Amino acid sequence: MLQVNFIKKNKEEVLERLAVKNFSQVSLVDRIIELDDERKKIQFEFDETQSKINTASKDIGQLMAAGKNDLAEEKKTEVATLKSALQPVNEKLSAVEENLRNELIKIPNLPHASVPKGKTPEENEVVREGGEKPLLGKEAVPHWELAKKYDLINFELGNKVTGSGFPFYKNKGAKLQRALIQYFLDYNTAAGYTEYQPPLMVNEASAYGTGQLPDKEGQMYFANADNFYLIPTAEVPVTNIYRDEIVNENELPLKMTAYTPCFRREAGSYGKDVRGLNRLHQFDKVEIVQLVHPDKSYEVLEEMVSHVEKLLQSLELPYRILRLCGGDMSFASALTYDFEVYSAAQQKWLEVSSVSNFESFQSNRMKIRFKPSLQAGRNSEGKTQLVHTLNGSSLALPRIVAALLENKQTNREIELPKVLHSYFGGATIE
RNA sequence: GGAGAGGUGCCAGAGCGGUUGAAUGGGACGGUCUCGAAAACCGUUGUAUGGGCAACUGUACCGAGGGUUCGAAUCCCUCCCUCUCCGCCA
Repeated sequence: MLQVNFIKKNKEEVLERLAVKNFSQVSLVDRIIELDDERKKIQFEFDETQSKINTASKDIGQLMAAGKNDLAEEKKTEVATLKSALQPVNEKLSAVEENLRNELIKIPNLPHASVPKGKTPEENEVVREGGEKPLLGKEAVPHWELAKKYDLINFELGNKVTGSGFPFYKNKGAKLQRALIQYFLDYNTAAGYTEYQPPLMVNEASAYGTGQLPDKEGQMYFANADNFYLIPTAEVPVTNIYRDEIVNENELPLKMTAYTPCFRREAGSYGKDVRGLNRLHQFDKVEIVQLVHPDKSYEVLEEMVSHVEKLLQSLELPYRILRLCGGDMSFASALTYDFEVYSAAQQKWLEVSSVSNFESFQSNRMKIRFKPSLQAGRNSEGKTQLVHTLNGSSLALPRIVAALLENKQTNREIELPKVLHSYFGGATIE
């Protein structure tokens, strides 16, 4: 959520930048400014009256202590009048505050200056490519066939026990999952990320904090009896660790990593894109999250990109990095890099990571702030301010598995990248 | 799940209807002392949102939301959470 004061002071800039996200609702922005002005006016009125009531109430106490009951009674009727006058003001204030919030929440985050204009994924900007696309023979097959051939994943069994999009991993397929998770977590903790194993369900406030609510409830599974949402990504519980907290500046950056299954309803996704591991309702992912000083967030974003890039390189997969255009970015993001790996048998690029800087968009919702340390001086003037939040996948497993199987297949086996041998307890799947 | 107790500031812990944004202790920070440190002593230690150039000042906040009252951290209701005992259980 953007800050009202920022919108008011920078209305033209806000509108220009929102246009990059193809969001041009001048009237909404105007309405927000109006509502805030109104809010101030009403609050002033409310405070004034309340102040009078407070003083009068104290007087009553003193009058009664002094035994001047008749004067006290007089004051009481005075207060009663003030209170009845206050009642409608109070109602108006709550209504305006709620309206303001509801409108403010409709404004997406402002894209960073480097975000290209564009509406469709085709207009994303390829930043760079790395790795080598393998040369596969004609007999090469897509991963769902390899999964069957080597008895690694059973999709039909998942259909029976739960539903489509909930596969069973089996044998070396299951072990490969375990190896990848372990490797990713080790890689992240070696880079200074603190490992967490968070709850897989969150309450409403948490889902709201990272921006899943109020708009995207349709994407999450919901446990009705307890009002809990199954997490669509570890970003939700992990970022919310610091919701409503004020940390010391010298504790920043806060770096966290977590492995979790992720649950996504993916309502309305059908067709060839959902074959095999390409799109699931439950999948495993290792996530990285950072809470940082606002001055550092873009530096940190690049650092996270390079962190994920090296991880992909170590897996010996062909990849490319995209800078998402305004139209393809998420609501909450200011700048997003997507990572895709090339899955050679399907001849498709598959998204395996998305690394974003949310600036203060999430932290403003979650009220994650820091108190500048005194020595730091800077221009902060010691004022508590919002941190910037960033997160990224490192990495989402299914599509990595798809690409590993497809790209590393030979007639008789799958050759695993060196870095996994010790985790997997072997070099091949045969 | 049943019975009881409780949720107060960074932490511990008083307060249980009025002038309490909140005693006291600890921690943290700043200072005095010291070659330096420890100890001791002195001081500082909220968040949000208004007004004011500023000094300063209004309002709200003692788990969350309602209610009673001229007035609530203090009384009542609902919810959430924690602890103890019982039951159940990986």
